[in-house]
Amino acid sequence: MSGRRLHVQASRLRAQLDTRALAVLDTLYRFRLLTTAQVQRLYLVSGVPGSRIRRTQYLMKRLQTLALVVRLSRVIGGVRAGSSGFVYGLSALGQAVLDVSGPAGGRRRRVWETTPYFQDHMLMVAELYVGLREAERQGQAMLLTFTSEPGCWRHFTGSGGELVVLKPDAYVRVGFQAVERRVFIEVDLATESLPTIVRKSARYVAYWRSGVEQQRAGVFPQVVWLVPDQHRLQNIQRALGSLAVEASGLFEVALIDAGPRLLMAPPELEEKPDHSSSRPPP
DNA sequence: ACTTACCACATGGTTTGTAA
DNA sequence: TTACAAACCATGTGGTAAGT
Repeated sequence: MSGRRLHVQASRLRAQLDTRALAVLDTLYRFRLLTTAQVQRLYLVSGVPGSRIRRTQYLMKRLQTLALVVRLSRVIGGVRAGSSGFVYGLSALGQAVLDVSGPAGGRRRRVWETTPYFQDHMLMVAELYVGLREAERQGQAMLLTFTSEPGCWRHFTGSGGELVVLKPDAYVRVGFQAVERRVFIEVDLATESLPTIVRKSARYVAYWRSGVEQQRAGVFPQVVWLVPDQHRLQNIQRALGSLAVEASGLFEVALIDAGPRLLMAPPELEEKPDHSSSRPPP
């Protein structure tokens, strides 16, 4: 399909979508993949409980019929019992619809033909976002920013003068009454080796030492590793122990299920050593 | 066009039953 | 006791129908 034609079709489609449908597409753009259940938890929270999911299915089916989303694999007979729902990604047309109103930005993304691991990882990042939105709905904290890849990437110059790219899974700002928490998120599914974890973490330390983020944003975010189970949590904590002592306070490791609760809870004010404003000696 | 209710279907893990 | 099979269960989805 040629660009011009696509654009015309996208404009026409956009006109007949309501704000909720557009929001779904936009969120799909940000996270690349979403499950039906996640869409429901984000955008169909009112009404009779039993019918919410049904309405979500109706909505997603409509978007699929319009070729705005693509439906990926479905695992039936899931982990314990029952099925997992469908997983949706944005189609090229869906992306074009977002482009209509301006810079949806980056290059086209392809969500299908991806490995199960990447799918799981993307869905976990999305899951964290959904969890944070739900926590926000009930709690006092506000989710000010949730930037996923690649928007949350950071570029800086390493000690050898080389260009380094830091690739967190997400950058999160949570607002409380007077204070604000900023966090880089690393979602870990226990698929990477501990040396890889350490290497990634060292890159955060290098970025911290560069002072770029502090200059840009005033503070350096905490780096939170979210892991699937207790065993992995201990392993990563131990691995992080090998990093420079003064950098250890940068990191926190937590269970991924506890992620939203942790991030939306007001920070205790006494706190550990403050890395945010101070630059370490060269 | 959208919402809601109801029921059947698909399917793998879990449990229970049975034979070796 | 072990090994395998049948029955059961959980869960999201789809169709349909009726209501708004």
